[in-house]
Amino acid sequence: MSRGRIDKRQAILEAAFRTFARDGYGQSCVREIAAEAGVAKPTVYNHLGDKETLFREAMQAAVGRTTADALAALEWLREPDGEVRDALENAGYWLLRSHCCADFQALRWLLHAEAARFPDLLDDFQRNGAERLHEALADRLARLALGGRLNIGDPDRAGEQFLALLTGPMERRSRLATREVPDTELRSLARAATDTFLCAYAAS
Amino acid sequence: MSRGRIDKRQAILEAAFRTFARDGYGQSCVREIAAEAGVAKPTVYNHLGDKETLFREAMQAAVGRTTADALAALEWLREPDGEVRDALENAGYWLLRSHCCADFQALRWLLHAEAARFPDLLDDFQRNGAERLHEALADRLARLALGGRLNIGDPDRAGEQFLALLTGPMERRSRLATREVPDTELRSLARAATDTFLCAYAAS
DNA sequence: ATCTCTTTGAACCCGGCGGTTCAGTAAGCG
DNA sequence: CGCTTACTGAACCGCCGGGTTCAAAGAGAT
Repeated sequence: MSRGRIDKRQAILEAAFRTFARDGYGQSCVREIAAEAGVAKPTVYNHLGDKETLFREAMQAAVGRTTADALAALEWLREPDGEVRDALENAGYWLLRSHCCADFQALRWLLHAEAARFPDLLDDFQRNGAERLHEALADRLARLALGGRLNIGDPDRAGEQFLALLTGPMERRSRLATREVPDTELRSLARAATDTFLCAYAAS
Repeated sequence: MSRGRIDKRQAILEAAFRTFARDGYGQSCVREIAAEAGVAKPTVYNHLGDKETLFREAMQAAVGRTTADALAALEWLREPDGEVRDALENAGYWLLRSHCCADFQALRWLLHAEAARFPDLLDDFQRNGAERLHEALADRLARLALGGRLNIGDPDRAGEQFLALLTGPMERRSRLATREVPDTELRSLARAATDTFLCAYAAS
């Protein structure tokens, strides 16, 4: 307990992310974050010291949380027993779900909005989030191609296009995270993306 | 000239968009906008009355400017004489260029960042920008399908996927508008998107 | 030249927020 | 019981930015 009780710190970070996600960085005042955490304002400064580092800490925690979800969706592509089509569709569906959840949407929004003020956070997200997902997806697709279940020349490009076919139409439906996309729509989006993807990359 | 000289108003709006695009809404102070426009601060308030309406006016002008560019790219799909592949690739390339230009990137960034404070602006952009592009693209594709040059069941879905295949990979390359994407890369992105699109929708 | 309307610059008010200080309190611990 | 450490609440400072006011200075038209 070098710097106060550890649970208070945790509560502050969670409250901070909630508040930032709701109001944005500029519109969130530390008073409110402290209130949301059920804590006095000096306690916040005692633990985190600064509004900037408070933001950084809260965001980095969120990056770790959300990337795990996205990577987990790729497990559907690990040595599927049945049809490749089903595996792709399921993976696509869960990828869409992970991209739809409130935390992920808020994270993307904040990173994008504050990219000028916090370029390092954006870098961190690209490297430890987006790029790791692309790599893992390319790996899975390469395995499937090697096993003769897909016909892929460039796994990186194929993965990129699969993600694009999934998330592009979804962002149109969600209207930049303004609208909640119902589950049945997510399913049909995953199906449409899989259909087109397989037209291009099905095993010959 | 009900409210002062008309050219001053124009200069103020242009300076406003430049400043907002550079620093964001919250970080732009009216002092700076006035200075950028070569005008005194009360003049700004005399013409636009408010920082909010200043923002609204500047943004709506930008929406009109940029959507025209995107729609112009679709002219490549109007009754192509040569190969459909070439028409698609050219249209894709120019669509990417229009999505890459500084104004469009800034517009998207500002809309996304301030969506909570200005939901009406986002609505306007969706209706008069994004949706009109989707409709026009679907129309072009339907024509090509009717002429037997493509094999498309649902033109709306096909257009959506074409745009996704274009912009998805590009946004990865541009790292949320942080990096300038070179022209040759845009070309190869358009080619890759066209290839995959044609695998799914080439005339049988 | 005169009248009117716009513009200017500078000062000013006001509210909000980041960050600090401080006296007091609760809690764990010997 | 006393010591230490964490926490609280409230007041406080300084700064900045939106918006206004006002007297003085152009600039156009007749």
